[in-house]
Amino acid sequence: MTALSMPWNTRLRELAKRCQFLQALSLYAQMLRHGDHPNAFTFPFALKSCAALSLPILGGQFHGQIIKVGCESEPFVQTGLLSMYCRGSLLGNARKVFDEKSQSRKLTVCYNALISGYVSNSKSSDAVLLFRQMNEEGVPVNSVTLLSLIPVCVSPINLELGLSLHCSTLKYGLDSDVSVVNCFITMYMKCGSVNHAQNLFDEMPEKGLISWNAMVSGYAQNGLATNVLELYHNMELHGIHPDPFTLVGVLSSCANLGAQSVGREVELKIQASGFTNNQFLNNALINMYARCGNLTKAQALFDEMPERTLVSWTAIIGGYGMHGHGEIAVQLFEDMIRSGIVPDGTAFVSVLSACSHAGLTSQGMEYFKMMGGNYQLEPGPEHYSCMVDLLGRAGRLNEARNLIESMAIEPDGAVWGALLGACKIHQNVKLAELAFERVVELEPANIGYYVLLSNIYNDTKNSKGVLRIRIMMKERKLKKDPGCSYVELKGRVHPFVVGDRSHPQAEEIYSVLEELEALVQEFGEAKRADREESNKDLFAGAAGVHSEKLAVAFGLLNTTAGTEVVVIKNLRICEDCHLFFKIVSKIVHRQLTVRDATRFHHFRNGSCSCKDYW
DNA sequence: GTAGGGTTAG
Repeated sequence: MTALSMPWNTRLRELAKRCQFLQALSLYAQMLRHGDHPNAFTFPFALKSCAALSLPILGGQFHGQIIKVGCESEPFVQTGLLSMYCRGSLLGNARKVFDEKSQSRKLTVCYNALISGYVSNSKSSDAVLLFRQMNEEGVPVNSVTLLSLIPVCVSPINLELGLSLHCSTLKYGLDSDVSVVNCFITMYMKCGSVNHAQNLFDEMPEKGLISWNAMVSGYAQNGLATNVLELYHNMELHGIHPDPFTLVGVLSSCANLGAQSVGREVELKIQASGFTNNQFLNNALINMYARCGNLTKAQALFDEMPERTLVSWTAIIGGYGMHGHGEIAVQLFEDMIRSGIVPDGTAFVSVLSACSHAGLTSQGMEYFKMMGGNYQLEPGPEHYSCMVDLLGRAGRLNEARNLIESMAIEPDGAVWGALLGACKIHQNVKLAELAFERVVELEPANIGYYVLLSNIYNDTKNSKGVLRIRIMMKERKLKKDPGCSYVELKGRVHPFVVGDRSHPQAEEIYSVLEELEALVQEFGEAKRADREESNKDLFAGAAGVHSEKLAVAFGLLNTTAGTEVVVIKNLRICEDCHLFFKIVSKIVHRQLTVRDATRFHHFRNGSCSCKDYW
């Protein structure tokens, strides 16, 4: 209040504005030592610093001083207290501050502070209740209210509320607020309503960078990688400069598409824009190179990083695991722990799957025990499916089954699917039938499992079984999944689906494929002899034309001798294609690499790098 | 002179 305290407040405000919260707090202490008194203009900044540094205990002491000074009913002080308690997860204290406030003086900002506090502490139902109360009391709703509340609606369960919020924007006059629209775009994307999001975006008269980013990330999260690249290209045409948020989404899509040369362009862009120290971008780059099969580059980037986070380690460990370098993945996991980084559930998924791919059974079992034993991590279905895979591949089928039956949580389709896959390797029909029964309950439309069991029947010369599955599929009207394969060539991604003739080179591609098929047939006669006709006509699809075969034919057609052809497939490659690639790699003397849902298969001179399943 | 909010990687 005194003239003397003025400069303190000004300096405090400046520090808080620059996010130098520690310095702000020490200035506050300095002020007290100096004998000057804080006032209603001091506390908001002191409280904000406590909130930012998560120091609710210190904030509570400030609360005491606020009462002593007698400015607890100042709106700015009150909202400061609310947000400080919310940030420190002391929601009870926040509610007390809120309820003590006289009805007449409750402002929109107070509601907003508490609503956002509830949301960020995962108390969404309390947030919704408070929002209802706000409406009943006639307190004006503004854009910040919506921005806090919309993220509650990101799960399809709350989409109803999201839709009603969206409808009410017109009433509040907030339908043209760019931030609000951005938030709705994100909401629709997270609910999987890509079309809704797209319409909103298209109709925006003024799009901000965040609007573009919301679309890029949304497409990426929904697996629409080609849309991401298209949008990124569009941004360039519109003269919009991407920021790290944009580039992370683009890199993640490059990783999914195996579009290494587009990813390389993004890397150059990162360097040109001065984003090289961005942790998110560096992790996304490592992930992209690792998933595109360039482990050398991924490792080099990892080594150069000034600071490696858990995400960086997980990306590189997963990269080695995918390629079957289990020993390196395990070594890296050990290095990570030694460097003091505490693994989370995702890190365990990457090391467990690396172990299962490389046949490191006992090592994987030890890691699984470590989760609960050393890190208090509850294994999820994704960890169990790794373990079932691990035990199953090692032929320990009964242990795998017992593990599933001991699960405290409900097993999902992937868990039973892993058991079914293991039964295929070890030809255990009885257990396969059990696993199949469970898995089709959980994922009745996933055709892969029907194919797997039918192949088991076929391997064991059980033509009745094959017929039974065929009838079952017909009854359920299941068609062969149109799996998509991609080949990246000269910075462009070329997608192929079964029976697709839309590619400009379609005629040439099909004639190359025909030649290859004829050669393969000649070469593989002996190997094919034991496959029964009944199975052939069921799964051969459009005369054996699978998307990955089209992609390989395209790749061979457009590259020169000596170049490796890399195909990305979004599902597991089928047995037929596996055999096809083996033989083609021998006939044309080229290395073919196919990445399917979980791993890389390197085909060279008639053999494949992976030793299981086929 | 002051407060409340949205988009990101494994």
